[in-house]
Amino acid sequence: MGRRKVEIKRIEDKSSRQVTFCKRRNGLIEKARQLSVLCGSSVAVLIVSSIGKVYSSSSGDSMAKILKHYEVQHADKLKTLDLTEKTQNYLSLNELLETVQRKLEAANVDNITVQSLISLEEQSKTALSLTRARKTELMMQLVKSFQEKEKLLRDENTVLASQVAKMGKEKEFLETEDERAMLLEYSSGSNLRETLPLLK
Amino acid sequence: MGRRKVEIKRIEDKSSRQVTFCKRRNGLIEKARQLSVLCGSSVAVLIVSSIGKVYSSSSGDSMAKILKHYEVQHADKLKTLDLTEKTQNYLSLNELLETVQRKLEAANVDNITVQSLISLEEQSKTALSLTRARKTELMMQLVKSFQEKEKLLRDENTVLASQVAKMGKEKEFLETEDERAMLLEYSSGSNLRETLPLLK
DNA sequence: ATCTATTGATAACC
DNA sequence: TGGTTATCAATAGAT
Repeated sequence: MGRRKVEIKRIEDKSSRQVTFCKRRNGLIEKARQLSVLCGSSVAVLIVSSIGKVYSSSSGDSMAKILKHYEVQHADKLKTLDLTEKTQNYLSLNELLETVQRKLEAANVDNITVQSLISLEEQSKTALSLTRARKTELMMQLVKSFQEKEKLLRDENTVLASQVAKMGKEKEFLETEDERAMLLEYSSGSNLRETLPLLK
Repeated sequence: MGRRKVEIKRIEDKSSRQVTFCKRRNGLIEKARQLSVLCGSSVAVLIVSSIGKVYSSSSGDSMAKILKHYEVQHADKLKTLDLTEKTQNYLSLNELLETVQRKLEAANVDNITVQSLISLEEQSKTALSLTRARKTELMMQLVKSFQEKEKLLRDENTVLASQVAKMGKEKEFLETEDERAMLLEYSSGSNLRETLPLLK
């Protein structure tokens, strides 16, 4: 539906890909809005551009509500994943318990006295408690370090994004200047620069 | 784009609304696919029909990844929620423990028998074990989500950094061109052609 | 951004 | 539902 038919495959020319992205993105969001209005439904569209920028739209209902609907409907699939995860967690817990058990078995069980068993029980309780505390501590540290890492990455990201935006504007300005220079030369009759555009 | 123009407002006739919903839903998903392929982007579409049925499609990347992207981009707003969620998890742990405690207290401790104490011990051991497993599970999930977030942010960062590098080079090139253009302007006149070879 | 020739989506009909 | 066709809408290419 344009001057000519286009194959649905990645557009190689960067500039026309960008133009098409912008046009079709708007078109898609408008179509989503229309579907929502015409049929009384809710539609969410999430688009991640090739450089990672996210565009989203929601019509008929808030994005949060639509996402919730989706999550509820797909809870079944997520349950399976949860189970895998759970099993893994239980395994590591079991490993911990087995270690304690091995220590208990190492104790000579031939000379049993109630008193010595009480002592053993206390020892392993302490060991288990320490292990658990250490585990929790390590996990909390991990979470904390992740939070810090996330903040750093986010800051870096913001800086880079503003860099890209700024340089984009500068580039546009310089290109305009460049075109003026070319016009100048063409009008002077020289064809020296004719090959230069190919370098772009 | 049919036998006649239609206003974009709710279709009152139920049957034709259903037909339109089906056709336009498919159309929207196809458009999303095309955008994804043509422009190398990822697109997710979530549709909730008026009766609550959820239709979804994802192209270019998995639904989970696209949703994650969306969440990451909106994380600033959600950070407060994250904390709330965390607090809620801890609260529910406390609630669990309190429940166990209440059950223990509820047992009449005036008529104590060894058998009943053993039973109580088993019950609380089970509850404790479940609580611990749940705690570990939640922390592992937290860590996992952080790892995913980190990866996404890192990827985005890499793309942005390469963008900056590339644009830097382009800018350099264009600036050089610009300087040349200036030289040209200064020397414009009868000796224009003579100076051109020097610029090569 | 804006303009059109053209293709593509779809409303009505079956 | 699923297919056909006349018509309108989206958009590719150009400016």
